[in-house]
Amino acid sequence: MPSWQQITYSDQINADLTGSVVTIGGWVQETRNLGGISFIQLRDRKGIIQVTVLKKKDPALFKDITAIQRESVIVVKGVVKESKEAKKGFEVLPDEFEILNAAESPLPLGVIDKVGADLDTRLNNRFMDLRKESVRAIFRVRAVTLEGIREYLSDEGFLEVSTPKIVAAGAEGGATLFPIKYFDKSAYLAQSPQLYKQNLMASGVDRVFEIAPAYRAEASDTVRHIAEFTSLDVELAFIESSDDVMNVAEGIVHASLKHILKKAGEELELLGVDLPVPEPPYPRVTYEEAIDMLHSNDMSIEHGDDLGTEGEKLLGDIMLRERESELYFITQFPTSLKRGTFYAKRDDRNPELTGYFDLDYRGQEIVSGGQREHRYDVLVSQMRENDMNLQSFEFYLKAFRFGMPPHGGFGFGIERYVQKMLNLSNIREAVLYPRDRARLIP
RNA sequence: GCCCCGGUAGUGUAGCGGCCUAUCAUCCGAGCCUGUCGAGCUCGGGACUCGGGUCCAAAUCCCGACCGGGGCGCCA
Repeated sequence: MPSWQQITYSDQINADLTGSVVTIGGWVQETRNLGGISFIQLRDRKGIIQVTVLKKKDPALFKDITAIQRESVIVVKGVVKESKEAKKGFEVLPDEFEILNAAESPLPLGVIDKVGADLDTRLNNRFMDLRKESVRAIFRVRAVTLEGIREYLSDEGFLEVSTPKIVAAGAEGGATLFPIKYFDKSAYLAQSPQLYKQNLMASGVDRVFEIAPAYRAEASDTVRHIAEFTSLDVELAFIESSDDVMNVAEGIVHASLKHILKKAGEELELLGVDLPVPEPPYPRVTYEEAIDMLHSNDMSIEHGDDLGTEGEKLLGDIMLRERESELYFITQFPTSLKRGTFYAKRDDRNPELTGYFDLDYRGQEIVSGGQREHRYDVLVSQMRENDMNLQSFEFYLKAFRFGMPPHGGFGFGIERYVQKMLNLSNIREAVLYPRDRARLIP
């Protein structure tokens, strides 16, 4: 058998290769044995190529090759032949083949079976699930999304950084932390790079972003929560208001959607997704306006209430119907709802309001952020409001005493973004190996 | 953390006190078939999550455990 370098991908087989000998390799997706002739659909990374075997040509080879269990990995050496019956227009007539790794039977999950499989079954057998083109397409879209985001932020002068995922203290109240043993100390998995990216604002690197896992030990068992997710965190300094922060969030979404359309058109088609790319600026409704809109749509909600999941979803419907927008900001969240977010800057003229915003995509929050409080004294007093132990945040606070510019930023949930973009019913579809309250394997 | 719902062949399901020796599809095996591509035809194979209980009788009702699904709260 030839070396791997000589293996031809299914999509490289064309008229130029007609009559020549090629070696193809992949997974036996299906064998159709008609008695005297048999068709094997061999799947590789690029697609399917048909291997056609004639019994009378080589009875022994016919017997052996048609007996291969589906999903086994084989290499086949044979002659390319044009064929109007084959789907690709070409097929390979084998001279020899080798089973590199036979698949057991039954399969834990059918790759092309005409019956569905529960997400749980699929995730338990993710490697097999990923043999489906449509499942792999999700992760290609995800990769292209990140590529678009990196390209945009890099062009905008943001430096990609990495901050520790093993930390001594948590950033945000509310979200729970995973405790871990760290040599002879106790530590946590980082729920957010918040404190570090703010710290970096005092470093002279005034625009940073990070794409990294974030860990939340929330007992949230929903289709949009996982314990380990990919967070895009952005922070920028010398801003005048939260508007400057929103502009970046908006720019990321717009640029990445355009990038996906350009680079992942086939994947979108395969997934049956028609992806609109709304032009900025995206509508910005204040929290107060949002409450009024919900109120006039017969939802019982009062000013000061959290929008809640119901309110978020309903607002998504309203925004689509009335403003034809699936992406929109909810701005100026009241301080009462952001009190735990001790680092949020409040309006100096009206301390009951913050500049904090959410960016919602089809009724779901995917981004949350705003301008931070950069004045040491104010920050300390807001931390005291939250009964925080200032000593344990000294590394964070210190930076605010030695030249901290005004700044702001946000956290952007990558999987939620991909989920909404592709209309995936569960966020776990957008994670190769999801971690949630119950799932630790695989 | 709270509230609902569910666990039947490898996979996905029907059945929800006796007609169950459990349905259908897919899948697997044997056979026929030289152009299949949701191949077709014949024959065969394979399952009631576990532990208690109720009852003459339990896949079916009750309790518990384990596993899963959905929603809320919270959040990205």
